[in-house]
Amino acid sequence: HYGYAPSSVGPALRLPTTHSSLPAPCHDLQTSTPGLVLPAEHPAGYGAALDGGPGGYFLSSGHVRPNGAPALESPRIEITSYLGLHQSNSQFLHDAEVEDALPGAKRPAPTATLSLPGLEAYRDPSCLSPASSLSSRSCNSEASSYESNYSYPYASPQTSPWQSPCVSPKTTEAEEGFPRGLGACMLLGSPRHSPSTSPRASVTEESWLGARSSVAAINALTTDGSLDLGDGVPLKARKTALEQPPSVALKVEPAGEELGSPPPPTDFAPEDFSFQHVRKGGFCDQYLAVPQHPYQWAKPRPLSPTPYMSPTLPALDWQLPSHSGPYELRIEVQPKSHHRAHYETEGSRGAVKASAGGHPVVQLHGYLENEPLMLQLFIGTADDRLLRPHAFYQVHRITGKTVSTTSHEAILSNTKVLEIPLLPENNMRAVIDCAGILKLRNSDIELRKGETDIGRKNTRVRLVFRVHVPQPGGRTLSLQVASNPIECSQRSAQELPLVEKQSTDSYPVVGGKKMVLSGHNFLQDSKVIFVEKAPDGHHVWEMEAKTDRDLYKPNSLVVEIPPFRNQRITSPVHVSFYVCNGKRKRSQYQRFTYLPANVPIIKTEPTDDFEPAPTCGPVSQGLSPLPRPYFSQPLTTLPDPSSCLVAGVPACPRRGALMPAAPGTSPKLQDFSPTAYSKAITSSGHCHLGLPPPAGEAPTITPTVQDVPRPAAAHPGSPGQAPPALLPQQVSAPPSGSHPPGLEHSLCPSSPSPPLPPAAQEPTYLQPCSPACPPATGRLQHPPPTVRRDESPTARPRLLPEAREDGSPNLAPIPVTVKREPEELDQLYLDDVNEIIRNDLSSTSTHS
DNA sequence: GTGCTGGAAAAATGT
DNA sequence: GTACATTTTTCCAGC
Repeated sequence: HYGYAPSSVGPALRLPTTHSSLPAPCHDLQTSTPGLVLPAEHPAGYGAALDGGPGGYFLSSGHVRPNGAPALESPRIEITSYLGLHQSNSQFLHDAEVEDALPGAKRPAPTATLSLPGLEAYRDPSCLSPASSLSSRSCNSEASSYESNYSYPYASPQTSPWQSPCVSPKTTEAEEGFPRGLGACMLLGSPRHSPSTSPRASVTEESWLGARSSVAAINALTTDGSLDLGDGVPLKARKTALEQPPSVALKVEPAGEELGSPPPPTDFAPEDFSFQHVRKGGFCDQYLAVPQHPYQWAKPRPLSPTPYMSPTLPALDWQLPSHSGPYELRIEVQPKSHHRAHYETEGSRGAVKASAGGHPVVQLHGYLENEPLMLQLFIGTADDRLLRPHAFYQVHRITGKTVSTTSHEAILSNTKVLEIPLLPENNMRAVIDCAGILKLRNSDIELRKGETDIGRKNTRVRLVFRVHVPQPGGRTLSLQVASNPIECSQRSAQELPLVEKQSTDSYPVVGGKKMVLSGHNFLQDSKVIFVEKAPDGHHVWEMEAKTDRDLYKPNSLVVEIPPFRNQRITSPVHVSFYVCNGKRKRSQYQRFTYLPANVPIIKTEPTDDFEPAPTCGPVSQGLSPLPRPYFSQPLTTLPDPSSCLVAGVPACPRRGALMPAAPGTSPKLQDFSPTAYSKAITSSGHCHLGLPPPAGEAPTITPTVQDVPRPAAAHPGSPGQAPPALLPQQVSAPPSGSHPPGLEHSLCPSSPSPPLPPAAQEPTYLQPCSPACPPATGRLQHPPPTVRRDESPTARPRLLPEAREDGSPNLAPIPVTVKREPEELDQLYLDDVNEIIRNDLSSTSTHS
């Protein structure tokens, strides 16, 4: 149930009946849709005119729907100008066109606003915790966080990214009176808003709330029909029920947003409307079980990721390469490793900065055209799984005199995306001084339907940048690069040790060499623990390294590389180490490689694909965020794009079906390290990976190339097909995946390690293959170090009796102690994954 | 007056 | 079930 309301925009919002640039289908929306409440019909504003008829949908409490169903207060959809321009690489051109078509248009405040439950996307308003303070519930407060989104729903960067007269949040009347209030209260507002925070408190709000007039109505609008329906229902249950589908896009394709008043053409492909998604697979239907609308809208495309984004563009959780051919998207200046994110209840904590002062800088190399492009930025995860939008953090647009880079906010699925223009005149380089980080309450997100991640201690993120480069033939090349990890909590940033650099990353097993660690929060009594982990994450060996306390400094630590437990390894062994400042105060795992003593790395059993490649990065399941590029090596090229295309690759084989063709076969011997992964991929019949490029060279992967002109193209990983949480990685897995969501998760995340240096976005390019060459990594990898609880100071060194890749388990001179990690959850995943691996290996052996 | 910060109290959770 | 330790959120105050 949703209604369309004109809002205070008035006539200006009326949808024109025609527009040269828009497709006819749009007309249906307004003229053929019985249930639609058009602006023109309700110039007065919300609810005001909603009596009976179509307005019923829009309801004010007490209304009855046409079908007799009780009218529920529902989310509103405000329709104003919409040019129907899709996001495309020529967005700017579109803008220009629009401008021409609408001379004099002054970028009036965005009149078109889509207030959908989908806004909840990244925050379920209904989930405000009881403890939330008034401020946290206040519309303004919430608005402050989302203002941009809602205020400029139509402001599409695509049309005119660099300027932003109307981009400034909170300053325009339009925003004041309408979008903000609406966005904040209607969409984000929690049903729990207390009367004291009633929207009516503000004239502005009142203006558009008008008819709905009651707090109840507002609550209902939050989508939450649960307000009424759910009273008495446990909060958690209700929240879950309220969860919305991922595909709900909050923003309508802005093609003409900045245009301003002239009512935008109504012609637009219905499919492009985000609210269509909302309407159907969306929030409302899902949670409120609202009867079908009497009128016929264009069928929502199940897969379209977002209205504003071309359906063919890769979903945000798709892994993309950072470079392809002549193009390379690179982070020239990395962000600081710490940035305290702000809550909605707080004011902004500013833009993410660079460690050396200033701000992060991103540049697209190899692009020689004169057309500006749009750089997208969103907050991604930094754990050991595949890079994907972070559920607990959102990028926050920063504006003000200190910000030189214009930007625009959009929401794709449940992720807020900042769009920043990349201009040829600036060498396609952008200073990211407009991006802050917003922290969403764990309780709000965890209860979201399909959300499997937990927020506690999940405080590391990465800035993820994407750019879509138009290619001849209407195709688009999508590149992506992620920053180093950024710790976003207050406490952690101040107390947890952080290793940013290490002077050595490999050394012979004899050890003894001094290694200098650079970072933060080191203490004189900080300990450095070397750890070798089995593929399943269990610690096979632990050894505390000696530290030189005399040379101690808060930002540097000198340690002596301990001898490896097995002095007879024949090939490099990857281990990890971390700095420990005390119980629960550990740095992320850092990678280190032990080399055979006096023995050149020579042999590798042909069948031992699990053996890590010699120079390859670290091992330990990609646990850590090594500041340096783990994979500076090789990631192979994918000769056959068709099998590894990231986007629009329906043909990609299922991840599950493509488990690494591990020759070795014994699941327990599998090395899930990134290196192993890549090797496995290489051997996979599905993906042919070439030899790794020379060290230092960026990995080459088949970029994502998609046919822009295929609106109907289904996106395998499109949110529209399943809840994000369910298929975060679905990029590579078919919607019909036979694996349970959780498993899916575990299978997909092939990302070796979270924090990847900008230079080596391995995970990124590995990803393209993931669909075809799924590694059994993911959950197999260890949880963040901070999670470990069974730390035992007495057990080191420890050895795992089981054979290791070095093939000389029995040679280990030290007694073995098997250490078990307590993560039952991971074990669950492991069990599932192992089973799959076994099955897979069976088929693989046959194949080989 | 608005942001941006650094601190820290209050709450929520976990051990 | 309680006490204590950690983390997360919310508030404050200063610049």
